[in-house]
Parts: sequence; C-alpha cells; structure tokens
Amino acid sequence: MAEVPAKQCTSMAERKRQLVRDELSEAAVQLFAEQGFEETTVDQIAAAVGVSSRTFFRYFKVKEDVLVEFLGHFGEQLVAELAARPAGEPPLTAMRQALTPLIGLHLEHPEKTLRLTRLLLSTPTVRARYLDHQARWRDELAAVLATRTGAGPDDFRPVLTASIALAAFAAAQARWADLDGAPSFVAMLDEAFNAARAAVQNP
Amino acid sequence: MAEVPAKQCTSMAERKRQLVRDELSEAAVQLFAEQGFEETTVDQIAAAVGVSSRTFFRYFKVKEDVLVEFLGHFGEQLVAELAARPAGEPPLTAMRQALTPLIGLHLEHPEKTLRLTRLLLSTPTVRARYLDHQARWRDELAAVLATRTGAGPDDFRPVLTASIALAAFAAAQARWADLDGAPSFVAMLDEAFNAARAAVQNP
DNA sequence: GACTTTGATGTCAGTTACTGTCAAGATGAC
DNA sequence: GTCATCTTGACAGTAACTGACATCAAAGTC
Repeated sequence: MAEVPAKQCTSMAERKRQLVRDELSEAAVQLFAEQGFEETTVDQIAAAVGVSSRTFFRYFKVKEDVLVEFLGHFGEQLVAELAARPAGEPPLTAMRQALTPLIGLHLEHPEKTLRLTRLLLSTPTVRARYLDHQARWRDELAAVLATRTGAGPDDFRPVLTASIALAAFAAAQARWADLDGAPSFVAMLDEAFNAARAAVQNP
Repeated sequence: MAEVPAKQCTSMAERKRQLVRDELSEAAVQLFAEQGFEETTVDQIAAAVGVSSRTFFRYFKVKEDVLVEFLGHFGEQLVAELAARPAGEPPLTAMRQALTPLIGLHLEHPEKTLRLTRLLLSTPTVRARYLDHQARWRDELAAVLATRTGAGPDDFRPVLTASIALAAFAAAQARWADLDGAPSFVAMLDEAFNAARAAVQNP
C-alpha cells in the first residue's frame, strides 16, 4: 500500500509530461556544462532525450527557459514560503526567513547548483531571461506582502521590500558563485541584508 | 567661427557612423511603435534607412539593443552624475540626487519617453535585455560608490545601495508608465525612496 | 469490445535573427 | 597618384522558433 505512488491529482499523462520535461532540462544542463550554452543546439538536447526539437519547444518557450526552469520552482517556492510566514512578522524579516529553507534545499547539491548558477550569470541571453523571471517573482512576492500588510495598490513598500530582498539574494548568490561555492551562503545572505540596512541607515 | 561645429575629437568618419546609428534607432522606434516589436523585422528597419540588414547588425549586437540604446546613455549619464556628487554626501542620497537631472532630461520629450518605456516594459525579450543593462549599470554605480566610501571588494553596501536606488527608480518608472505619463515622476521617485526606507525601518 | 475523443508527438516547410566571408567603393595619408 | 583603412553590400549558411497536418496511443463512452 505504501508502495503505490501517491496519485494525488496528477494523471498518468501529466506525470509522463513531467518526465519528458525533467529529462530535457537534465540533458540540457549536462550539455551546456560540457559545451557551453551558445554552442549547444536545441537539436542536440532533443536528440539526447530521443525526441524531436519541435517537442522541445512545446515544453519550453525559448531555449533559455530550460535553464531558468531548472531553478524555476525557486520563485513559486519562495512565494509559498513567504505566504507561510507568521502574519505578525515584519515584511523584510519575513522575506529573509523565507529565503533560508530554499537556500538549504539548493545546497543539497552544491556542485550542480554552482554549475547552474555560473551558466545563469555568465551567459548574457540567459542572464537576461533570468532577470526577467526574477522581476516576475518580485511582483508576486510584492502581491503577497501587500495582502499581509494591507497596503493599497499605490503603496510602494511591498515592491521595494521584495526588490531589496531579491537584490540581497542576488548579491549573495553572485558572491557565492564567485568564490566557487563558498560554504557560507547563508552567512553571506545575512551580510547582504545587513548591508541593505546600512545603506538606508546612512541615508 | 562659432558656426563651425565643435570638432573636438570626433572625426568625420565617426560622425557619419553616429548619424547612421541615430537614424537606425529613430526608424526602429518609429516602426516598433506602429507595428510592435516582434512584428517589425530588421530588414524593415534597415530598408527604412536605406542600408542593408547586415549593416544594422554592425551597429547593434542584437535587435533589442536598438531600443535599449535609445535609453542607453542613461546608464553612462547616471554614473557620471553620481561621480559628480559631492564627496561627503551619503551614498543613497547621492544616488537619489544623481537621478533627478536625468529624469528631467527625459521628461523633455514625455510622449516619446512614454512610448519607449512602454515598449521596454511590455515586450518580454526587450524587457529582459533592459534588465540586463540595468544590472550592468548597477555594477558600475556600485564601483563608483565603493571608491567614494572606500569600501573593500567584499563589502556588500555599494551593490545594495545601487540596487535599492535602481529598484526605486524602476518602481517609479513602471508606475509612471502605468498612469500614462503622470506629471509627477520625481514625486513618485521620492515616494519610492521613502518606501525603501520604510521597508528597512520596519525590519 | 468497438467508437470516439483527446492529447502528445514527428515531419515538413517557412520565417527571421544573426554571422562569416569576400569584393567593391569611399576616404584619408603620404 | 597610390596605398591603406574603413564601411558597406551581397551572398551563403546556421539555428531559433512557428504553423499546419498526419499519426498514434491512452481514456472515456456506449
């Protein structure tokens, strides 16, 4: 009984789709790491999984998304973590706390995360797409913060709180990748948040 | 004597190049506004100016850059303005002050700026590229701030100060475009900066 | 169990962004 | 005038995408 995979709501077809999707992004990251992003064609990725390139584009809007997707759940998860924070917690603190478990999650596979982060930050077209995703996360996070604090639609605080938190995260992430995956991602995140406070304190 | 164009260091050839460049971006913005970004081909832009599409790509690395380029000097100008701020001024205040004259500059052509901003924020590939440029500005601004404050390379404060200022700018810009070019861009910028302060004050 | 419907896929053709290469014309130095 | 440099156009080629259509398998429906 315990063996039967929890069927939840995911149909057979849906799980099949997810499988193809996972294999595609897995193969893509592999190939990107070996040959670089620009040097790898969509045909190669599709061939590695045994599907046509047309199918690839049915799963990912653009080539870049296969990478962003890989860290893709990060956005959703972050929104979920934020929503789960206690209501009384001040916004920026809530953001800071929401980040911790996700970072821990990613650091379970440090080498993979590192390779991925490097690709994400070094290839211009990928980086651009990544930033665009981050902007979407920012807006979703801001929406959650707005409902938490009851801020009106013309209040800038939610967006800026989300922006600051993501900026701190980005800074820590870049530093972490720069130091070849230094052990203390979380410590750097704290440093970054403190730097944000200092930046505003000394106006 | 006063009639003679200040020849400075720009050679004839260089000015000719600048002319082509300007005409290309002018024509591009025109066409984008009429038909949309994706619907306009590089061939059309080039044809409108009377050059080959090959030449277009000698001036702009990618199609998106012709738009970003248009607001492109913004980054350099911002760095210059920041560098010109008095040394004693606190970093975030310096950033805030550096923004004012640039906004004023852009608001000299409100309808043009508005059309451009809309294109910049609404087309995904353009927006992505724009964010990437912003990230580059952020790093340059951070470098200037670091030398101003004497911060070391492992100090997060410069990057975060720049990030926060640009985030405030972006928020104000988005709101401004959303309100069809409301009159008070500068007022909104102040609001956004205050929101950043508030976001950090209530931790 | 036959029938229908739905969804995923492959194939193919076509568009467009972008790049390398080479030859031709303009420009400026001498 | 002549050589060198710079800019451009023409052409060919690659690769990212997209739309249209046929096919095949799984999932109901009766």
